[in-house]
Amino acid sequence: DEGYSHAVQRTFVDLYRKGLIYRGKRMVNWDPVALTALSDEEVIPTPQKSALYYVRYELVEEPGKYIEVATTRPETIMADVALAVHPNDERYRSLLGKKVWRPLDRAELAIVGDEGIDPEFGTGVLKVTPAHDKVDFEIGQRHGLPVIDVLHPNGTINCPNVPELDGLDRFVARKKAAEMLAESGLLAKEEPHESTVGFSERAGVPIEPRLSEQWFLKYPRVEEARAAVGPQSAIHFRPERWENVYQHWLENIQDWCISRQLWWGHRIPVWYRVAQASSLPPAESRKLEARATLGGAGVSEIHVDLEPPADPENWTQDPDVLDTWFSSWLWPFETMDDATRAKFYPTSDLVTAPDIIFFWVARMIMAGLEYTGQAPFQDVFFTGLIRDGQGRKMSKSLGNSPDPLDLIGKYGADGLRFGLMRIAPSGQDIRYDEKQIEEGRNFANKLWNATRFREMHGGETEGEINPALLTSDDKWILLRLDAAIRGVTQALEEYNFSEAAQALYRFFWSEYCDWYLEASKAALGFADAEPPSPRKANTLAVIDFILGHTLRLFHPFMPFITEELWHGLGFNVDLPAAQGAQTIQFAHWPQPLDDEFKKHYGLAPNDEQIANAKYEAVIAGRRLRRDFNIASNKRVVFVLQASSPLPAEEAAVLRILLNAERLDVPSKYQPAKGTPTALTPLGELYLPLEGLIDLEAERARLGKEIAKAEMELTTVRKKLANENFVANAPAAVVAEHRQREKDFAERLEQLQRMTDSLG
RNA sequence: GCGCGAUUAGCUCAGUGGUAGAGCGCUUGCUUCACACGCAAGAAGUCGCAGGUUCGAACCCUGCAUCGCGCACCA
Repeated sequence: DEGYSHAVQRTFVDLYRKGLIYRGKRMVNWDPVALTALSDEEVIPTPQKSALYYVRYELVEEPGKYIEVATTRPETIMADVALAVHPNDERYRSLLGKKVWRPLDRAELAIVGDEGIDPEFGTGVLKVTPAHDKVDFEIGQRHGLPVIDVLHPNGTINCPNVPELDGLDRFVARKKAAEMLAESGLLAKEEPHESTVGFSERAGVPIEPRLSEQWFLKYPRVEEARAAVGPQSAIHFRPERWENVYQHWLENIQDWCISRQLWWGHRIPVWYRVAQASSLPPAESRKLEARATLGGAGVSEIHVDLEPPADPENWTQDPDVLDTWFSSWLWPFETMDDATRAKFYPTSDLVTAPDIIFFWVARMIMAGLEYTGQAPFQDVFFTGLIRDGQGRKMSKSLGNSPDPLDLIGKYGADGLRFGLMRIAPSGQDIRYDEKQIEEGRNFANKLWNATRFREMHGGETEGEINPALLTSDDKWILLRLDAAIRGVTQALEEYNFSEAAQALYRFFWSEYCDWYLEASKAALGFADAEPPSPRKANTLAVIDFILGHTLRLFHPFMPFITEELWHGLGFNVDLPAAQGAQTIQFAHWPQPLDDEFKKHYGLAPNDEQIANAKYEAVIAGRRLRRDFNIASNKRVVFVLQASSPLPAEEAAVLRILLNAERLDVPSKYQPAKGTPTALTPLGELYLPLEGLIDLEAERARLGKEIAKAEMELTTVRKKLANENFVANAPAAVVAEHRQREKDFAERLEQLQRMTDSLG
């Protein structure tokens, strides 16, 4: 994008003029395969098994006497310019100021004392190779030592004085050098060694520390950037703990090597005047050649600007490009024109992964402060990384990331999206399993089918709900919807996306489909007759209300299917429940059902308990059925000895949910001996089986249950007997225990009765 | 070496002081007219180990172990 590219170059020129960008010959991380410099952040420290070679250096002053030096890199011996020991190391103090022979490319080397040497490591003697190690370079600087570079940029040996090694790859040369030393008796020993080697993120090979002419940036606004992130500051990290990582990096920040010897990227806006323009290689030739020319004595003048110099024939542009993050750090504001920026900058949320806190997040904050005077965003939400089944980070080079398009083909875009949302805990890495995407697909299917159920009962959407016709099930699901709206909204506000998805999943599948839709079949089934019953119409109106809200709640998680269903149900036309949005994208986020609504429709917490009591009775009945091995398709009759009168419509729902042929609710019932019973909140529920039960097995089953109930009762009573508990625990908790005690006691009593009734 | 995280059902993970949860997998029954990508009922966990605080700990504190991540060092 031309505008963005322009902004990147403008930033470079600006920072150069501020003195923050400079060119210099420094130790950089060199990638010998990609042939480019890298930033510190692009180097991955990786533990490697290697060998530690103990090499003998002969003393010049005392022929036949040797000093042993431990090194992992014998192939760079030709680049040694000194040996170093700790000045206080008694073993070597007498050697300070003396000289040794360099064993390859024989030459005299000084022995110097340097505080940086660890006497404990190896033999306590370090070979100083300033061209090929960062620490050695610094030691070389301290002692005014020369620099000898024996590596070509591509990692092969550059040392014509040692023809056996010259031109060999660095790792081949390592072995060869060790052999040569061994042959001449200068290799004392070789032992296994483990050390951490920096690998190039780009090419996956060990980087070479290399002295190279590059562009560097001294970061702007470091202190302000540190102050900008924190609980009391403009920017909040979620989870908060990543703030420490960010702070720690900024505390120890080093200048950023921003030039890259790559073909693709934003070109550095710098031109050099060259003494003989004709000597420059053609533009399409290798960058390294161009750089070699520029690095020579030919450069006499530098031009840093957005525009090339007025007389371009005597100038040539720097062939290098900028690190990709040098453009990315401008993202929050340079993607917008002035009008958009006035409206949307600073942005609210950045969603990213914690592995690019340094690369991107920190740098965006610094750029934002430098160029807009403001923090570029308010909240940074860190997702977890998705790892593969073996816990490895997904990466292109490993090839362990699934192709989203394949997954969409198999499970649908919404299935993929919802499956991922449901398992993404905030800030915790997640192990990927395709099963989880399958669950998303299954849920999409459930949503589709549940809506289809509604569509089968008439094409027209219904109007207002009539409060007078609401059943306990209707009221129950409306109250559950209210809880779902509140729960989902709060979870989203707290950035708990998986919790929001989970709450919705539970509401729709476990509450709406498993209970309400099943219960609604009673009312919908009543109405085969013409004209349609008012109760059926009202049930459909409740369903429309629920779906109108549910689809909107699901829309951020499953945009495609919810839009399709929105139109399928006719919500885009006009319906009070849906507020008549043409597309669900523009529909309002559902609001919790307020007090006025609840008053109008007569919803009270007590309504939930009525329905819950019924559902508990259903569960008890189903369990009876199961306990006595009655196949699901077997038609059975249940008898309810109701503790208080049960309205016919409640009984109808109960019958349907129990999947019973018939439900009798006699005013008085005398069960036959051995009739299975369950105590339910609605009264005693019987399953008359007429001699089908194995009495012995049933006695054993009941015996087990009695033992279990007794144990639970004992536990609760023990707790209630504890005076400290009763005195100190919150009243609600104590009351809960009292209730539990009552429940267990009742259950025990019931089980005893059942045992007795077996005869 | 310093720091951060994790350790809960066979698996992947929620849970944060008051009777252990979900999905998958497993067992059993079911083609019941929205859905077998489904319905129903189950089995399954000394919440890593050891101390401590508390009437009460998976949850708070201390130590340890194991795994993972980051930073520093690595001749």
